[in-house]
Amino acid sequence: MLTSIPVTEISPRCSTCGMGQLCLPVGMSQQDLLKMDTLVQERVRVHKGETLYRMGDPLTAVYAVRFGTLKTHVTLEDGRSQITGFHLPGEIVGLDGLGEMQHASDATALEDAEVCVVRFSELQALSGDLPSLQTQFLRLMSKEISQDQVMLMTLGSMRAEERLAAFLVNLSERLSARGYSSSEFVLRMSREEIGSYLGLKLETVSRLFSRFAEAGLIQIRQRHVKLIDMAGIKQIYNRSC
Amino acid sequence: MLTSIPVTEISPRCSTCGMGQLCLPVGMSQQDLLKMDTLVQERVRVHKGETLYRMGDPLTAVYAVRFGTLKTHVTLEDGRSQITGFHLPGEIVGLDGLGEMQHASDATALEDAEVCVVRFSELQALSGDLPSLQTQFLRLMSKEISQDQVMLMTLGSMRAEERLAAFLVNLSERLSARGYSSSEFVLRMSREEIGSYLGLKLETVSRLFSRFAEAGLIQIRQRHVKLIDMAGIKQIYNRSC
DNA sequence: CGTGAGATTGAAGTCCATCAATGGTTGTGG
DNA sequence: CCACAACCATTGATGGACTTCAATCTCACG
Repeated sequence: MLTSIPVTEISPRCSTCGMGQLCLPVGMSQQDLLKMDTLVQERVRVHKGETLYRMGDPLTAVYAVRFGTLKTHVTLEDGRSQITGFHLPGEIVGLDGLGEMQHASDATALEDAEVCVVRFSELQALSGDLPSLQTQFLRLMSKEISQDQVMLMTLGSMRAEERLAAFLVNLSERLSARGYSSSEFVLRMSREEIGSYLGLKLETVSRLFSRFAEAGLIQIRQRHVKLIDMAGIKQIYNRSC
Repeated sequence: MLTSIPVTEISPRCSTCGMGQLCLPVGMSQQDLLKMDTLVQERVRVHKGETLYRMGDPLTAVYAVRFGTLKTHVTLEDGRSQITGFHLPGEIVGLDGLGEMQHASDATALEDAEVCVVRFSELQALSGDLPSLQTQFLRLMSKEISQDQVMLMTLGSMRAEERLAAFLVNLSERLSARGYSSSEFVLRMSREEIGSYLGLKLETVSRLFSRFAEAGLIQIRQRHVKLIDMAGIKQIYNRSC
């Protein structure tokens, strides 16, 4: 089950959180940052494979990933499902549900994770005397829209190898922004999950990884990846064929 | 060129605009609605084929479609481009650029159109003492995210005929909400544009239209469509194959 | 150490793209 | 107002990219 962890005096707060430069507080003054400390009064532990929320659940909060990795996915009646995003620490999930105040996707942990619960009521209240929070929240929503549109481009007009190359580079950059190595990392998702995200079958993903490795672009052993020739990888989707 | 039309005393305003129940003012009290009248101080006429904004342009406003149809599209360096949305009256375009305050896509008119210019500075100012505007704006952004995610699902896991059927139904519903016939309408976009949006080639779109017509699901002559068997069309993408 | 989920690799098949030729509609300028 | 051009749409034939089906293989975990 999901474990709830109350935030106490001694817990880390927004003002002291290492994710600050990636999360809601981006660009806030020290003064504003201190006001943020009342925003999150609860955190939730989500173990690998557990679900944070499901499509249709009433939305009372959005969630900032504190550590771990989540996936968001939508499912059709006939069982087909599509992963709409992988979410790293500092990213917000649940934004797609604010319109109807009920979640428009499922969110599941790919590894043990912890999220900060950002109650929508608190968010609204605090936004009143913290315009920078308002602005920052809009900015995050807007970024989500433009990222989804890049993904639409990827699914709509790129070939399989271009999609996978773009995926690797995107992941690399996001990990790098979080202080991890940009050239060597562990995939938290299966071939099937990568395939679902990229609109491909798991066998195709596997074959492409093998081909990339053969071409000397990457090394891959199970879920451990090393990017060898970053320029070469980028060329796959940059070449003006 | 784009024609700017100042909003004067006698111009239609938000409080009297027929699009009210679809646009920013949704669900506002009469009192709030009157405050909205200061929000839009300019409208812009965009003729068929003209561009409202381009990717990279600094963003100073978002735009509410008043009449006509727009498309938004993103382009890669190599020239490939993807249509990310078709926008009908009452819908807001430009939301994807708020994150960086510069536009993340191009917006082009498919037919002569007019948009209300919603300056971001005005929006922020007015949001201060009009919380319902704030809420409504968040709601619209959130809907855009969840719509994009439905589109990701469509591109990532549906077959060609399912995509086209879903497209027709979606368009039908949106036209219906605007007071037009849900069963008979004119496509404002070419086969190629439909194909770009759905991740298909124009020949595929054309063939599918012909097949749908042969199956008695629709009638189609150039851009004039009549949906004959709505249940049958929905079955194409609902059947639990 | 054994088991089972996940990953790899091969062979065959399908769906959609590409290439190509023709037909239809719209709009423009003589 | 007509003729022509330009654009858009249709349809057929062929090919290729990715999927599907299937048989191992690998490794993480009890």
